[in-house]
Amino acid sequence: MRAKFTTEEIAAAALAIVDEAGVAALSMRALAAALGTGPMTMYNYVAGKEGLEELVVAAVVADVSMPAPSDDWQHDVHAIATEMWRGVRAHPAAIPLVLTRRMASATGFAIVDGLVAALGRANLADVDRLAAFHAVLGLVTGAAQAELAGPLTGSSAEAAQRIGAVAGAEYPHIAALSKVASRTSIEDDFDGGLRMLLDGIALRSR
Amino acid sequence: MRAKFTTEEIAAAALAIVDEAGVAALSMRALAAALGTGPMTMYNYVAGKEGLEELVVAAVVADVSMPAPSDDWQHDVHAIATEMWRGVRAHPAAIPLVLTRRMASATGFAIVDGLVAALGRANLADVDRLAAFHAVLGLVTGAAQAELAGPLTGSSAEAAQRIGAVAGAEYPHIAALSKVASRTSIEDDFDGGLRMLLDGIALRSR
DNA sequence: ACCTGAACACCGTTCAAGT
DNA sequence: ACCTGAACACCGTTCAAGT
Repeated sequence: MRAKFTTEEIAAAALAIVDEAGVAALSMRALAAALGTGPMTMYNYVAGKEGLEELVVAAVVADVSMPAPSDDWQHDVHAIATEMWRGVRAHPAAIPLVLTRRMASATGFAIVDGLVAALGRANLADVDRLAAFHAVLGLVTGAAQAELAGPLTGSSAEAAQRIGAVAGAEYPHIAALSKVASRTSIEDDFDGGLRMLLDGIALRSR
Repeated sequence: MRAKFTTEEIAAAALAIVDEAGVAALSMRALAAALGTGPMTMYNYVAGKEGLEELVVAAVVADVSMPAPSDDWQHDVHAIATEMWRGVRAHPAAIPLVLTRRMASATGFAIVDGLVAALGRANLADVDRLAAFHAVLGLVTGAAQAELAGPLTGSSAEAAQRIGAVAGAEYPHIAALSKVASRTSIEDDFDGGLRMLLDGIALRSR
């Protein structure tokens, strides 16, 4: 029998399940049913459940595109980090998968290589370049994680309620900050933190 | 019948399973077996699988202790972030749980409140204080995530092999940086990135 | 060679029966 | 009231049989 599906079709169907019904709904059997075949057929295209989840991560990373480089490394690092963050946020339900899986697809390496290249133009010592790279990547994934499960996430009412439920009066600093959260946007907040980090990196420039 | 277990016993047994056999091995049935009882008994102590995982996260967070404050906010933010990172790294197998679950236990709020308090002494505008808070938290969780699944993680030989397997010659900047990774420690790397961020935050001080 | 149904060894949870 | 076994509806994957 001829191959019935392409890897792209499988990946698209799997990502659609995650987007629509959450990561818990992604199963070999559900995917097979969505494609109109039996569960065992999937094993001809995908290396088990683990391989299927890698495919989903690759599909999410695939539409993170490399911004055009400029002559300003800070601008480029900012643009790349922001684009990575946008790409991950485009599929919120897939974030747990992206966060916990080592991304090894070629498409992901391209933008990571671009980030390292931009940081290279900052003229840092080797160890500083590595630390800066990890910090930028950490900030991006950390921001995605925080939006998913952070202490000050969600509507301010919801956050206030949650904090209140855990003895809000005992944690006055969190309570005060949660009020600020309702007056700013997630985007501006990410941008602000990223700019602080970029300023700190720039101080190491030689 | 009297209650057979305390919540602490359940949490300790669950964390032990995760530490020893990984997060995939944590099941209601395995936990019950470890405690010498039937699966259904667990439901008298824990709000289902989800509640069990929250219990594990709470147990990990529980031994993150608040460092003594000094008169230097940068020192204090550094100490708190480092202690959080240490606490998460103490249970590597539990990191996926900690990263993806909203932490709502009172014990976790205490140190987060301390972090916000230390940042408050930096004399920042409200939105900058919030951005700095999220950035520090993001850096900590991002560092934990990167160690688990980052592109330059693991032994240098392993990383080099992985990068080589994905056409290393095509990504020269990653390849060069991966050589630096073998000459520094994870600790120094985290420390370097954190200090850069702290410097950037300090620039916003009024 | 490639595909796939039956079967196995799990899983979380409902429900009702025990004490 | 609290505890818990049986049962149900899932799950990933092995294995062997189909074409």
